[in-house]
Amino acid sequence: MEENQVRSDGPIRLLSRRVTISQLADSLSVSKGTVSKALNGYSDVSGRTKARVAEAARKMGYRPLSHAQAIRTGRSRSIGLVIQADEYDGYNLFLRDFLAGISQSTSKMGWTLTVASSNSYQDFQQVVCRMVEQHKVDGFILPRILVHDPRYALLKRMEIPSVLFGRLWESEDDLIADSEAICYDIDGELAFAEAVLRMQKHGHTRIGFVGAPSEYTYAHIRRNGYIFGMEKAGLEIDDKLIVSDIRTRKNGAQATQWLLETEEPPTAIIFATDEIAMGAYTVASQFNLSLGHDLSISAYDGAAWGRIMSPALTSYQVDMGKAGRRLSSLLIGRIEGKKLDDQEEIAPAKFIRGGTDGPPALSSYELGRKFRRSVNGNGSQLVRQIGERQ
Amino acid sequence: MEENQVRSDGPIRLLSRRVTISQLADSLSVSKGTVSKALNGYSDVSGRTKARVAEAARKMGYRPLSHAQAIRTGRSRSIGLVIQADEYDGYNLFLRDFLAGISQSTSKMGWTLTVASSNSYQDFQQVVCRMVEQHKVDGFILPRILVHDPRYALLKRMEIPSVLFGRLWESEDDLIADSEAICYDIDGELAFAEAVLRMQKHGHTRIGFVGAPSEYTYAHIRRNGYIFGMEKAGLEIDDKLIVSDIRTRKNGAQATQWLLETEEPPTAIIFATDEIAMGAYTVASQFNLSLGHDLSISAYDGAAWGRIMSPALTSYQVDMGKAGRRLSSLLIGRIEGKKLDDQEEIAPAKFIRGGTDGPPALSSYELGRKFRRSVNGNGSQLVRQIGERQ
DNA sequence: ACATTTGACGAAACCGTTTTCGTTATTTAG
DNA sequence: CTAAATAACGAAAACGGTTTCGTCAAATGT
Repeated sequence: MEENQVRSDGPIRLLSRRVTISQLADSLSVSKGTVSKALNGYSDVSGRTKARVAEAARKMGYRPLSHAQAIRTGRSRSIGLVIQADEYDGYNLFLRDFLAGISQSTSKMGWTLTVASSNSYQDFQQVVCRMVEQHKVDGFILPRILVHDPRYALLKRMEIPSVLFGRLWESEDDLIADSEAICYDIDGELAFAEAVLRMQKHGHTRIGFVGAPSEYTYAHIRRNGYIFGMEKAGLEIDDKLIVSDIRTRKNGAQATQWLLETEEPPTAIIFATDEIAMGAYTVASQFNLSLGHDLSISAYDGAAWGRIMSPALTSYQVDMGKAGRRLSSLLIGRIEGKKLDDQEEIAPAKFIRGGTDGPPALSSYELGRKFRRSVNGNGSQLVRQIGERQ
Repeated sequence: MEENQVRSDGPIRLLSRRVTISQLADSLSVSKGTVSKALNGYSDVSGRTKARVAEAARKMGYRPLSHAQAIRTGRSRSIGLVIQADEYDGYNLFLRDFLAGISQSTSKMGWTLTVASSNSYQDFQQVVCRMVEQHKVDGFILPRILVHDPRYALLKRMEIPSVLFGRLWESEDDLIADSEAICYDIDGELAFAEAVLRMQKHGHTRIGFVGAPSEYTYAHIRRNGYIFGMEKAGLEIDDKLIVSDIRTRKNGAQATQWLLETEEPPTAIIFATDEIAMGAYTVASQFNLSLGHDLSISAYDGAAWGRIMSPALTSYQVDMGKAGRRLSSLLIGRIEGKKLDDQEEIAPAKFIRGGTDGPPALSSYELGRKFRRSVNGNGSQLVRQIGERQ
């Protein structure tokens, strides 16, 4: 290989010197301008020369110094990710896989990933401005898209390329048709529709839904998936079976309890996220309900710790590594001005079979009775602490 | 302020142009060379001029373009973190806080954080070489230090600055006195000694320890802390109460079971990590032991999900944000050639009170009996699956 | 008082690229 | 056959800094 390598047994072995464009030009007896133009696909260099240059560059292991390019072109061949330290992030999901995916893909293309962090939107603005002003990055990956995402709005106004992990959303019913936005997302709609149908196949007819905070677009998408699934299953959509804006395990437990307290409680509940679904474990152990029998649940995210619960959480897993790879690839393409066939790329989630769903052991009526009995037996301690719905 | 800001209501507002060193020089009627020298503290520029330049630079908001500096100096004002995608990382602990800490600190100093990933040590080598060759970074932060860490060895041989999150370790008993290595670490030794003493205060006399994979230096450090604590508590150190090289929850459960199977089982067990300690929950629920009563446990890491277990896991929390901030600060100092008063910085862990430790409800003998009875009652299914020790 | 050092600065080279602008030789058009 | 267009390249000017020299005045030494 032409790559220069560091032998693991070498002594103090310094790096072999980079090869510069001048050296490459000299070795070919052409000017460095020609080499540069050849490598960058200018039209005023002959095909034969282009080939010679490309060949020699490969052979000598020439890699342009991105700093030198940046100073002239203003492009640093680097993409940015600013992680939001202020945002609630219960159990630090997936960040590592996501980063690994991004950096893997970027480095394969000879690009770099620079990460920054912000504590607020104000902070985000400052961070972005500084990075762009200093030409540290050429574009950004925006994770966890909000309904009216100020980050995307800002970048768009500043004409800085970006790609979204998630989709834009305007109203309850319409996806924004922002013709410029490039998105990658997981098909939450499909996953939640499937989850409903799976529950129906088990024999459930009362199926509840606990949704995520409505500031996130995915909350709406997943809710829509649930609705769509219910319609497809021919089941009645009962507002009393739907709770929204739940984020933590604790609130997930509240929501679960609310649903179980209703007149005709659901025998199956679908949670928008794994973390929320943890609340069902709390409630189940508190009131002696058997998950997967008395109450079936399924969730979404496929977090590792979902599988160490007992029973293991039935969920849908998203491949964060792939998401990272695709997003950086899309972003780099966008920056380099490539035309892409599709502005929006949707990948399916992977079903993770756990032990928390199954045929209902009890009817809705029986479940309600068992729950109420357990509440009374348990003392009303938990109930009081949780408070009234709405 | 002289910072230029983007008004959130502005229309298509482009960035105001950077101010260059030439503009700054012109405005002062000096040469750009002088400005550069003034800003970089050269001795051949007068104090008066230095002050004038500094003042004007502040006023005009001048920030040198790091790319332009890099091309001449070879320094990019960027630090690198390569995350190991191959490494087992059960539940994605802390990465976000760590990154936030690092980037916060680096950006405050006008530096940048570049992250890459590798799938193996070979890969690490390549990644490092490429980044250094291209002057993408000036140094690295190395997390999760191994006993004979090849990453540190490599960087040292290549004469690339690095700081370690963790300490070097040579043999069972000695810390390496590598006078060049700069470390930041949490005082695991202290935490584990404390944990032992805390158990003793509860009234425990048989206290077990389940250690982490011995490839990590922290495994040895924590084990030493346990040993030290036992000595200080005046308790007998019994090899049968010590298990090592445990990584996952599953193996943590095995280890717990081994300890409970011994002649004179421990009534308290101290686990090297939260994740391993999860195994005790498995065993406890499997064999109907009450954590915090029948069996007391405590662990280390302070993971968020430890607090959602019931009972909540007693643990020691490490402040990853601070670790990141200190490490990047140390690294940048090292790169800039600052003398530091200490090569090694050790911060204490913070005790997290949970519900898994308390006075022993049973004597060692009684616990052993209860456990064995439960095993038999449970059928030997789990026992068989777990297999023989060693 | 004169030679020599020192202090403080400017001019210009340099870092490794990209890009503009000539300049030729070769086609093409008329 | 000549004029104009084109193709293919080199020379050199950017880009925004840093660093090496050289220069000249002032300070110092004798």
